[in-house]
Amino acid sequence: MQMGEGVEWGLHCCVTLGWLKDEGPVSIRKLAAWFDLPQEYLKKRLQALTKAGILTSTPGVRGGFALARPPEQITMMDVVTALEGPVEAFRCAEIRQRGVGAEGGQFRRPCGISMAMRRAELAWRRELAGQTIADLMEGATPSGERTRRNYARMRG
Amino acid sequence: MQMGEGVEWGLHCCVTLGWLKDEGPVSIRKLAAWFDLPQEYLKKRLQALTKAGILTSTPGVRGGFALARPPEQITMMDVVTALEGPVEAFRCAEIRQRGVGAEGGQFRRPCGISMAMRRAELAWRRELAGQTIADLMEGATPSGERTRRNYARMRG
DNA sequence: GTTTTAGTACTCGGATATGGATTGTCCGAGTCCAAGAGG
DNA sequence: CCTCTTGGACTCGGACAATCCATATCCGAGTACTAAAAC
Repeated sequence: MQMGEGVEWGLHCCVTLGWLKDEGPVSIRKLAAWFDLPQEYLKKRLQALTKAGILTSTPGVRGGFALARPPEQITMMDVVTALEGPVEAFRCAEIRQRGVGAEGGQFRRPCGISMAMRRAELAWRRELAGQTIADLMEGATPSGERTRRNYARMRG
Repeated sequence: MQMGEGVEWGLHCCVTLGWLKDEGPVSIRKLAAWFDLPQEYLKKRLQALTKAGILTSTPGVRGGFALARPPEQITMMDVVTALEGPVEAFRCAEIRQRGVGAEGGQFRRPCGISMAMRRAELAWRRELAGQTIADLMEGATPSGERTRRNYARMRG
């Protein structure tokens, strides 16, 4: 059970785009150079965020990606769901209803294992849904100042 | 981010073994038939539980698997950790410290994204650590009665 | 000087390979039981 | 009848393939700017 690394990339990109929201769209080339990431694959992940309505993409020579909503309205849960899919980590296959063990009538209550897993995952989701990109921007050091300064130095 | 199906198998097997703890070791063949699972691969997963000290395995013709501890002392977290590895779902690669964005001094505070992820995962783990195999046995219907009855009918 | 227009360089978007982890399969070492021979 | 021996069948354990998904890569469609040419 491991999360794709694209999640870390996406979150960092969202925070950075939050700081650079007045600079217009940021091209994938600059974002990749910003974090020293594989440009093509990062693009693919940001496309997923665009499809989910978290980012907007503008084509053309001055194009790039930008936040589609104010940072306060983007939760970490949104980003994770967009990048990892809406599938729950634990998928209950109801194996208890198969084989010899299931003989002798159906099961009435829902599977306790599934319920416990769901509870745990809900707690996880609740935590992530409580943190917005704006929260991440606030807690970060150094602040957006340096980000904007470094970005202004980027040429090409 | 998806959990291996072995987790569901392992948990159900632990619950069943809890009910059958007076019947002696249960062979992998019976367990596989019980849930209609691929025998060989289930064995491989239960071996992981054995290595983690959750199950005991006895070789020989009357051998099989059994719980190594009372069900009250085995948490769902134990089983998940044994089967999925101790690795956290979110692995922070500290990409903020690489590339152009990192120029101009080091970062003082730990990464806020990593901290938030860790908090969420902690909440998840806490939920799972609070549920034991005994809890699962208690909440299940039908109870261990039918399990023992069906198991007694198993021959070969 | 102003306007038009063709060119060009850069962007995102989706279709296409690759690698490593999860899943599945196989054979060998060990153990216990059962049956048979001997006392 | 009891004991010892020998054989066999069944168990777990770990090494060996196959399949699937995350990762990485590539080429095509579209846009805006540039610059030159015509007016």
